[in-house]
Amino acid sequence: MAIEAPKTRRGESSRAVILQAALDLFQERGYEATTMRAIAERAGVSLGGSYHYFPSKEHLVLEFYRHTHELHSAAIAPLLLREKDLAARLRGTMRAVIVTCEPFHAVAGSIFSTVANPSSPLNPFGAAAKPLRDEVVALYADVVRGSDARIPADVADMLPLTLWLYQMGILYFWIFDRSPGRLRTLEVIDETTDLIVRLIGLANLPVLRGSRKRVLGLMRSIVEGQIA
Amino acid sequence: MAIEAPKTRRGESSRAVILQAALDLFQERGYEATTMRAIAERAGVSLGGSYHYFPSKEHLVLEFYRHTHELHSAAIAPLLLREKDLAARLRGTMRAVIVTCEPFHAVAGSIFSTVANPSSPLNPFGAAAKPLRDEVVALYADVVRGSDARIPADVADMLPLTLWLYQMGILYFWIFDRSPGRLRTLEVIDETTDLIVRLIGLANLPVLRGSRKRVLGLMRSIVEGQIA
DNA sequence: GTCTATAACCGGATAGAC
DNA sequence: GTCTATCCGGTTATAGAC
Repeated sequence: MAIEAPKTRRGESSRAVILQAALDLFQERGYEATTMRAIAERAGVSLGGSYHYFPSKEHLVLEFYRHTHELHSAAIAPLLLREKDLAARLRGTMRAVIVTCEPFHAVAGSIFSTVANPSSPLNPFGAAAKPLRDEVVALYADVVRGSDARIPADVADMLPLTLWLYQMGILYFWIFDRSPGRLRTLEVIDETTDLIVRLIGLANLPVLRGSRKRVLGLMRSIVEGQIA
Repeated sequence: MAIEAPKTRRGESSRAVILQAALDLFQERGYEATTMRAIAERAGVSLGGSYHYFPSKEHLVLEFYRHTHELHSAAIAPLLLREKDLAARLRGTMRAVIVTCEPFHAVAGSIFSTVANPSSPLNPFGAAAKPLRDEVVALYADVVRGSDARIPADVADMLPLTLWLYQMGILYFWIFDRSPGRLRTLEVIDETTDLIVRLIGLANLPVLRGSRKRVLGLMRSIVEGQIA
């Protein structure tokens, strides 16, 4: 079920070689067009051999995810140190997501659908994905915390998880985006990040107080029931 | 690519028999556990024979969708004639979605993920799904139009499509719902439908006017670019 | 020209020997 | 930890039947 950590020196290297071959081939040909046989061949192991390290083709995708998350995280570190404006932090973070994922655009569709399956071990809402999910949510907590925006405590509580969800929405949009340079997605990011910050500001209005409490209460109850 | 309409009496009946066998087996065993060989066997045709009518296993799912849509549509007809309150219309419509889909709860996960794939012909945002999508959006237009709620024209324009999207969100939540009688989903429906109607009411507030225009403008531009 | 069957192909996954 | 041999199921090619 879980991905086995190799026990020996030789195992470690085989595992790394297989993973690298898979990542390369996914980029070259896409997820579905990459066969396990091709991965094994390029890695110089037998077909059955790869299954010793990765219980399924899907499990190779999880590593792929972690890989891009780490690239993304590194890419935005300077911005998060420098910039204090929330809209700018959020915009920069989202742009970096798109830039980081760009090499995998062709693959992203089939990966997304694989991962959307609730019974897949890779489902972002499931238990197996929790470590990585927590890391990404923590990244968005950092985006919020390091800003000079004044955010009501109840909103700030739910915001990181909401932004993680928002990121998935943007990625799904980006998957469909055929515009040159993915400019459409960048425009949507600019507009939505700005809107999000504006709406957070409006959340303090007395007329909105009631609905805001209800929305947040609903989100909390959903999180407790499903994500935990 | 498209599903061929049978030309003869015999062809029609074969097609219907295959479809019925598939629907039954999906319910009995789930989507993935149902093999094309099993469908063919139960339908009394050869394996290759089924491919004459349905170009792929996925295409059987599209019929499955249409089937549930028709059940749903019929189920809410009396409500839509009788009830004028928007919240009640929406709540009833969403509850009926859940009730209609309940027999397929176990199958829904794998179907959802199949369909989420942007390169799948069944993707709800894609061209092949347009006829059915239009029907569902029209249903929500009816939910809105038949109510006595006073809704700004620009909001009313985008509302049906937004509700169609909202329905997909509820269905995804429902797929994860393990509570007895799917009570959690029903609670979430009650709360969210009420919130939606409330927020529509708030959309007329002068402070929100600017953001509302922007949100709607963004949605329009997305629809024009992607859904058309 | 419309349907149906048989026999294969291909790729993900597994069993079990070494 | 690695291999070979095999299974299983979606899909396709193609020959023939109505």
